[in-house]
Amino acid sequence: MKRPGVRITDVAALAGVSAGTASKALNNTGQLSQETRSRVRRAAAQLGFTPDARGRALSSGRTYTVALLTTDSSGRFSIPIMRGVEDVLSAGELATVLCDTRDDPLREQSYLRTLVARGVDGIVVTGRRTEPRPPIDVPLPVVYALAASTNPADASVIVDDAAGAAATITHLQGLGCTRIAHITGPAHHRSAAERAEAVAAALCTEPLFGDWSERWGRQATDLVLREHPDAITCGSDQIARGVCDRLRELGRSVPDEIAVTGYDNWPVMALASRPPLTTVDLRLEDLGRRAASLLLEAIAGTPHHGVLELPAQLVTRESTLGA
Amino acid sequence: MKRPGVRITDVAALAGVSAGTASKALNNTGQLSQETRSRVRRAAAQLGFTPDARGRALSSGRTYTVALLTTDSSGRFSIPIMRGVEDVLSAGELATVLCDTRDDPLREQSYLRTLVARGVDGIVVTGRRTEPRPPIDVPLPVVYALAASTNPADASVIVDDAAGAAATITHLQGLGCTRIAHITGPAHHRSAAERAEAVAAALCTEPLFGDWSERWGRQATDLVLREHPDAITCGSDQIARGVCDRLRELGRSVPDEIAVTGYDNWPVMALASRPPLTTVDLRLEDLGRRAASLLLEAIAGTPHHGVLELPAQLVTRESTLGA
DNA sequence: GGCAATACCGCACACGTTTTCCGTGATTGA
DNA sequence: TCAATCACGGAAAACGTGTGCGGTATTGCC
Repeated sequence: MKRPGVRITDVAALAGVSAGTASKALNNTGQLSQETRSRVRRAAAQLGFTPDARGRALSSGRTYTVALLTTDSSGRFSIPIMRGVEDVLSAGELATVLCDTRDDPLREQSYLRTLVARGVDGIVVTGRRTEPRPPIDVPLPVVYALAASTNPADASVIVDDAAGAAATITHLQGLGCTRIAHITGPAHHRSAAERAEAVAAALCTEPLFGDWSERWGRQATDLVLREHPDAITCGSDQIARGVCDRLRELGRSVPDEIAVTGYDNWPVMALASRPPLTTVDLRLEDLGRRAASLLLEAIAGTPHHGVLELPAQLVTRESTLGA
Repeated sequence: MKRPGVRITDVAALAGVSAGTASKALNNTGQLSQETRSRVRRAAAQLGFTPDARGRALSSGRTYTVALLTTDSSGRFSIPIMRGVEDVLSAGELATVLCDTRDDPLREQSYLRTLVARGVDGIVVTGRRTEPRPPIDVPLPVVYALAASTNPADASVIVDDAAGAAATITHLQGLGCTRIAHITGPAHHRSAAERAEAVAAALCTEPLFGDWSERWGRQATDLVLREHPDAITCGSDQIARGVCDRLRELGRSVPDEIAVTGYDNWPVMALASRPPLTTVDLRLEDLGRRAASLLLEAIAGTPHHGVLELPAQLVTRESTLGA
């Protein structure tokens, strides 16, 4: 794939037309005869012509690039989202650049400056946590994913955490469980609070708040066992894995004696757990796809407003269903 | 931060010079009086001027963008590498775009086309595995990270896996261990084979090949215990975690009876393990930094050739040291 | 005071594409 | 048959910046 720098003028010359005409033929614009269009197309294909993005960007204003601005340095959430975003955008011949702010406001500002200077067509903003975040101030289309903007006029796409948590409860109750405990992360984390609220609303039970670790899952297990539960729903897969480990150590069978559910469907946790976890998949790729679609529409001139809640999906495995 | 589209002509007008002169002043080129330079700089600062990357790219040929091409969809390896790359490049005002090929050759080709069309200044190629990979065919500076190019004339930066594995052995021997077993992943994985070879060279012992899972770690533990080892080195943190779990189930104390080491220093495994794992950190950020430096030099016109092996670092934790 | 050298800056073009405007030839309707 | 309309394609400007070359003013030197 040598790049002899074939320009649109070369294509035009081969097709026997002017550069402007060649451009119109390749972009389906202007009024040209069908015969001319296909002749130019053939010439372009023959020469292996790929339009230079620099010239195109300068001329058309559009740069066919969108940025994914994330604070999630681990990539745990931003990678699946990015994959969804790319799915939609690459179909439209757009490129995606990933900018990791590492939770540093200065770095974020710096990124925004260069993104605007580069003339990206739009930005998807996402984060590690689900708490609403202050909007970014750029004269560009923006869509917030996972963490909504605090400005309700902005477009945001988030996961319906309450429904996800409720789904685990419904699932467990359908299995005949009646005494269901809830162990989750810090109360001041929105994701923990929202899931716990949904659980409490269904069960009238008191959630146990802690942190997101396996260790906390193990500790909390000892606490909730006093209530003789027949199921434990957890705010994350890490906690659930800790719960399973502790229950096994105590000789309590999962799911026969006690069913366990996680949250997030993080493969390294949910699948490595013994037994594998019934959990809630956040559908992050869907989230990314939806965010990208909204962004495309905003770029096209019809922006959306408000937050859109996408459903999560219950994934059942052996921690509630037996082997 | 409104963007009233301040162009270099605006800066030039405010400073009372021509656009060309303003450009030279801001880029430290041409011959200008110090007074003029600072006057232009003041004007630029006052107007909040940021040069438009599109025009700059078209004019200078350079786009001040490099791409990180990865096959590692999980982000487990590519994210730390990207962080290191960004560290170096953002200092030079370069942007990094992440392209995830998802191990699909077609997608890789498609990415390469658009990258060349966009005129990126260079490419860092990385992967999920350490096996050498076929080089990409682009008329651009390229550096391979983690997985070397099969073409020795290309520039590659990789981790010295053999030395990393040897370091665990030295560490264990220093602790007085003499009967050391080795459990690792598939023999046809270069990372497993290379580490196993280093271990075998030091111990004259037979490694156990399997897969990278915790389950295999648990299974293999039962096998190696017949040899009454006083230490087990593992080819990955996941395997090591499985080993620890199994040993605890069997009532064997780690590290008092048997010391255990992992490999990779993957936080969710190495820290969540009971006890936390002594392991080998791949220094992926260093890898990224080094790759970026080499790329910058190649872009500047002095390309390097051959593979550069960077040392890994032993991280000691309780799985070998006691509490 | 005149000449040459030097420092300094402006002019104009280049980069590759898109896009607006306009001209030409053909077609249709009266 | 003439005029009005339409389809088609070309010429040139525009996007914003970088840069080579030449011109001017200033300085230095004799």
